[in-house]
Amino acid sequence: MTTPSNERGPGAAEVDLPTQYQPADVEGRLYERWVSAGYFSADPGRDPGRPAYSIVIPPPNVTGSLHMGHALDHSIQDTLIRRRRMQGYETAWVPGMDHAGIATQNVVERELAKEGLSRHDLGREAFVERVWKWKGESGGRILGQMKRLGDSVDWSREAFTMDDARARAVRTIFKRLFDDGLIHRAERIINWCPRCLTALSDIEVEHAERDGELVSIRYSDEVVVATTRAETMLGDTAVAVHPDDERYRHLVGTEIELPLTGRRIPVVADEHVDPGFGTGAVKVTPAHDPNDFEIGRRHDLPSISVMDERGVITAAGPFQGLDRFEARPAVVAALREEGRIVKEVRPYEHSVGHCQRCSTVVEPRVSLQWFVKVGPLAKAAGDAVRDGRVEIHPPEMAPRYFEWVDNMHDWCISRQLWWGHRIPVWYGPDGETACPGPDEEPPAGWTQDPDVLDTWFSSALWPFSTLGWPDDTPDLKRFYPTSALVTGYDILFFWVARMMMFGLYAMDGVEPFKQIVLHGMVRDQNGKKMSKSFGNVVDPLDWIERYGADATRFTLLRGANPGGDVPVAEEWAQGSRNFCNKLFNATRFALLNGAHTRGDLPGEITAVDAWILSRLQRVTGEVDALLEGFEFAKACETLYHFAWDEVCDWYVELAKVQLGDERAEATRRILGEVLDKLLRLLHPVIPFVTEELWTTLTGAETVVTAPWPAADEDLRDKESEELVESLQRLVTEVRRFRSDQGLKPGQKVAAALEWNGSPLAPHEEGVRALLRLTAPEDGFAATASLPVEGAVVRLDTAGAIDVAAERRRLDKDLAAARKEVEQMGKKLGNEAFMAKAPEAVVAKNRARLAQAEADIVRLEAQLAALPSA
RNA sequence: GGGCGUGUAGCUCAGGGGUAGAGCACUCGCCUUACAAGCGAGUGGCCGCUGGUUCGAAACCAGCCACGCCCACCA
Repeated sequence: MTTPSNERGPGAAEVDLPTQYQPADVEGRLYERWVSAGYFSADPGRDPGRPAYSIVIPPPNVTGSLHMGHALDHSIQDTLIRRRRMQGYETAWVPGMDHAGIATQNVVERELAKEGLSRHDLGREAFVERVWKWKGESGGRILGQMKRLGDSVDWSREAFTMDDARARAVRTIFKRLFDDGLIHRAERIINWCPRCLTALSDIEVEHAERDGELVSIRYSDEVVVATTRAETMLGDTAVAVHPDDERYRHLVGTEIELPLTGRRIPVVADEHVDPGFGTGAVKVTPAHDPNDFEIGRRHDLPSISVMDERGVITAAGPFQGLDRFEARPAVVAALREEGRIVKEVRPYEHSVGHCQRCSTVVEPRVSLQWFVKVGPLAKAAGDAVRDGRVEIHPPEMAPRYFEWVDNMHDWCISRQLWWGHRIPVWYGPDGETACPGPDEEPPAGWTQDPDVLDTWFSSALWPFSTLGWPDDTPDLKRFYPTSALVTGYDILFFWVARMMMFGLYAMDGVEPFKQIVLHGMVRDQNGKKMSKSFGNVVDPLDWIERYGADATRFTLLRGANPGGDVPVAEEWAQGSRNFCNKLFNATRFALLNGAHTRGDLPGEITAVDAWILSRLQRVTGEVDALLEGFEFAKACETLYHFAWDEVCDWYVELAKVQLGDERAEATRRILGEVLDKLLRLLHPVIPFVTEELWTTLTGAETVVTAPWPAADEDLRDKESEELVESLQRLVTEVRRFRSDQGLKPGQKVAAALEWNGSPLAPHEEGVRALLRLTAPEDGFAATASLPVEGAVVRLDTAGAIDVAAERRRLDKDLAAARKEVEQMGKKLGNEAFMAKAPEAVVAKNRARLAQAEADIVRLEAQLAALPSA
């Protein structure tokens, strides 16, 4: 580690800080202190006059560890929570995890498979015990990651979707829905995964375009049907045509013989059939197709299942025992042999449903399952957003939400799995059904339904089950409805809409959250999705270890435009790390020079001081508004530029001069003030480094509960802002000259400054320091003369300057300025423009013209001042 | 088929009727005593294409081209 410089200004404090910020040295220590101090603990009874702000965390699945998407999600929530905490709200951020039924069961089954075991080898009880063990290990890992990220969650409220309290909530709402007739059991065609061996809800099926073959089969002389799933014809129980289709009208009501089976099936007329598609005749397999199932219902057709739960053909005959994908070509071959195949099979791209968890092709299957009747629940969920009681951010996401809640099908909630909440329904010896309440015993001798609930069922209760529901707890009173729900847009349907349904239902119409904040997915630097197969996955812990939690958070939030995906890259994390280091060093400099935050702001300050204070107020207001509107990327950008480009590059540099004279004391206070507020504004985003620096700077206990800065309009000072902008232009112009002339940045150059009454005159010392200009001494001979900002800078470059290079440069700038004058002149001379353009625009263009004209004067003067070659 | 959205610097993205922006990358020069994880100065864009509206269009409108995501009972 580099030793800090011993160079100190008068009044310097004893400071022992390394020259590079080392996150690993402070983050763990700070987090522990925060927790033990109880800063994150919510108390519903404390100061009831204060407003409350609550967020329940989207519970990570216990399937593994947190990825970048979680890190983004948590960073956003922590930023919201920390800002509110600083604003004085009673904040509750409730942590927890999700048992993730099918996903976790699959993970543990894979583990077992490595040992050559299946879950059936263990038996249900032992298997579930095994999953609990997995949950313990995986869950511990996740909690550890949350601490590393700096999540300011209230650990005393940690919940799990399958712990006792949440189990009771599940039992309670199930019972209520059951008694209200909103949960029922029915035999229907559902999505079935032949590998997971369970039913799936509609949204657990992912559709993807796949190449298939459309086979046309001649069922009779007059009837040709087309199918991509020839094997299902074994279960056909009708052929359907459109009722108005003249070609087939005479056949409706007749029977034809189904090839390969010898069965006779009827021709029925059904509106569903599109007479324009193919031949206009369609095979009907009620047991294996959702549409056909409905046609079958309408026409009272038998349903013949030809496959078992694993997708193996069970229909008696030559295909029995074949897998469905083997049976397909076999059936086509058999039909071809019989001369039933019309022409050739046609390549055909069509959408195929896959199991979300294992990618197996889903098989529609008729079975007895439990359903939630969503009609009234979905209506309420839609209305809450329509009414404006719940806001969706960004609003462009709302149509998606409506599209789904307004067209929702009944929700299949039973799963043929072992890991999950067991369905609280018991069956009697004679098939009676009972749903006892959570505190009631089922009748003796009855048996419980073997299935478990869809994992999203318990997730849907999360905003109130975590707060103690069904009991009327102080938490529930104080923190429900929650303030914001922060999650990726990918689970808008899975989770958000269902929380809305159950929240409104269970809490008598009170919405589960006021604002829905949707963020995008984390992607790589090419905008590609992170996936193991691409090898572009970044582990948040890796970044935290190498760059720090703050840098990781800053990288994510800096990319988080509303609703947009968030690309991240190694170099950007480095940039964020560099930014934290910049803050560290700026504060280190300030401390070495005695900056402090004691007492009122000095009454006598320079224009430079007034400028930075004015800018600070503006930035404070901007950042506050941006965070209020969930504009994390812009808030980060604003702070980044203020801190780096204004505070560090200009104020600190100019302050160096002030610290060396009678203005030192005032400057120390201003420096302290700027850093104090800046660090507070940054704290919600980068909590660790700001805590470390702020507590050192102020001597206060923590920034976690320090008041959130408010913009002070009295400190706004337009005049000083303009003055410093002028100073910046002057300095930049001379730097440009130095650079173009090949003068080394550190090289001292003697110069004479003629201010000609410029308001910048009092800042000569600062200008000289920034430009490394020394006072003219004996023998001073200006070799270059730069008229700029109303002043003239005469430089002794200790040798001839490259006149040709300078002339080229000035000519180029001059040409640009002249073009500008021409354009502006044309514009301002345009009658239509003058008549119609708004006052402000005209004024702006006049200012542009004036500036360009001034530039021409300046450049011509500079050219004239050039020594002749 | 329906819905939403995108096309701006080499890359990732802001912006949005009135001077084209940022980060990173790139070029040149610097260990200028807070910081080389740094400093200074630069290079780089017919803002997807074609029309229209307008005094003025990268922005608004129409059409086209190319992408992306979501939904859907596409035999």
